[in-house]
Amino acid sequence: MTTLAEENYLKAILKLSNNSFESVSTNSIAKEIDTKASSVTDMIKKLTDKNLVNYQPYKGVGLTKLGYDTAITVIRKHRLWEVFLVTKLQFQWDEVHEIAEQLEHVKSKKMVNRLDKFLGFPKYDPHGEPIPNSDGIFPSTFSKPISELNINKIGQVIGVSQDNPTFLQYLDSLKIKLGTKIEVINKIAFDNSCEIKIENKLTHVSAEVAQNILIKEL
Amino acid sequence: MTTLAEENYLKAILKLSNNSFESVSTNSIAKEIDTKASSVTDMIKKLTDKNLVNYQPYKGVGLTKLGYDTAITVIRKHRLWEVFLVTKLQFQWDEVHEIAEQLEHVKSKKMVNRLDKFLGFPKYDPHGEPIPNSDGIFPSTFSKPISELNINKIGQVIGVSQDNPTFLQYLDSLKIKLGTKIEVINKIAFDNSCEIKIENKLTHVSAEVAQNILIKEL
DNA sequence: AATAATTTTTAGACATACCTAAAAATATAA
DNA sequence: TTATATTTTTAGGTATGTCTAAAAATTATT
Repeated sequence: MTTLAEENYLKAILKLSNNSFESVSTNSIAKEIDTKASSVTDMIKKLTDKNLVNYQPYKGVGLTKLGYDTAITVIRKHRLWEVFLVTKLQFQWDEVHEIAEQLEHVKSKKMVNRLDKFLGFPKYDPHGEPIPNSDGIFPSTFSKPISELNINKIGQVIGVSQDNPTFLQYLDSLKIKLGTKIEVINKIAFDNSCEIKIENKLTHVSAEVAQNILIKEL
Repeated sequence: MTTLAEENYLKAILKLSNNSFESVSTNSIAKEIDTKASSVTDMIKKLTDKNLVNYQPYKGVGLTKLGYDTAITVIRKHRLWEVFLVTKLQFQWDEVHEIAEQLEHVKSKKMVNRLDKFLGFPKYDPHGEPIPNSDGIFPSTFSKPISELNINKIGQVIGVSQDNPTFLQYLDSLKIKLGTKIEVINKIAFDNSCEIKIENKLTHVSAEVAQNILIKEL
């Protein structure tokens, strides 16, 4: 059984290794979870004893299969709870991270799978991050920003890559929310801004905005 | 900020004092949370420093206003999550306690109040226990077993006071679930069993069963 | 009221998860 | 390649929350 602290280390290693088994440095982990390098060394020894990571002193740590699976489970729970908070409890996209950090450690495989079903087996969380299924497999289609959609193609909003409240309010005013369908009408090469169509209404958004709205192509 | 362990002690004291400020013994707390008396003494000192309990060595501990409010908040969360698990995630009444023990420690006042609204401001959890509102006030009407309902009166099922799987399966077969309306037709003095009417169908249940189905009188 | 039994507290340890400061290993630069 | 800088580890310490064993206080019994 993994503790809360152990799960947070596994999550950090998964993130730093770009969802792989590659090894990462002690210092990078310390920065990621805002702790000291010496604390990281201590914890890595515990994770090694539990067969969750492979560790070679001075050479870095990488996840084992067991560690990887455990980390993926935590990520899955985090993202499902974020979907719950946004779609069922009407939270804003920027308010859910902290609460999901707590909920992700609740242990009950059955509950997670029931929650997944209750939410309609979502493939992305409100930040556009993919949600692994109960076998730990990520969805095959990936999210991309509007700015990468070709002209005349339509995408459906699955999240945002920035959650500054001002930005979210601006999206509200444009009637852009989860599930909104957006068609790219024109891309202005000069400043990388985009002309887009939302519910048959034309709008113009800056490159900054276009890069931070995540869609899945339809 | 209270820790998980502190919250569990406050819950135990609230329960042992029958939801009051009365003081309770060190030993009774140790039994309730399955720990040693010496551990209880240690923790009580910490709770005293945080102004959560009043403590006189060898004389017992009682909750302060702050401790009482904190404990009520935890109870509220526990019961709301139980309702969520049963009504939204289709768990059985006997499966939810352990999971709710984890969820009750998640900290976010906003989330709890949103959850309450999402669930339709339920007044009782699936075990028939009353749920305090966001001001910590318990519902004014109390639950009672069917056996205490007078003849020709109708009650609505709000929970069960026993969650043995066999019992729950039996209730299923009688078409008794949360919200079911039950009328008491006759009470047999000989063995305290009851004749009841469910959806215009007459059934006979033993005293044992009648005592364990909790209703609110309509 | 004195003794026995029980309850409660204290004293001293242990595990987890963190810290600082110093030592050791590795990487970089002259 | 030797000196310097950086990274990582070790050594020793702290706070939380638990434990056992022994001491102290309270309650019950004769």
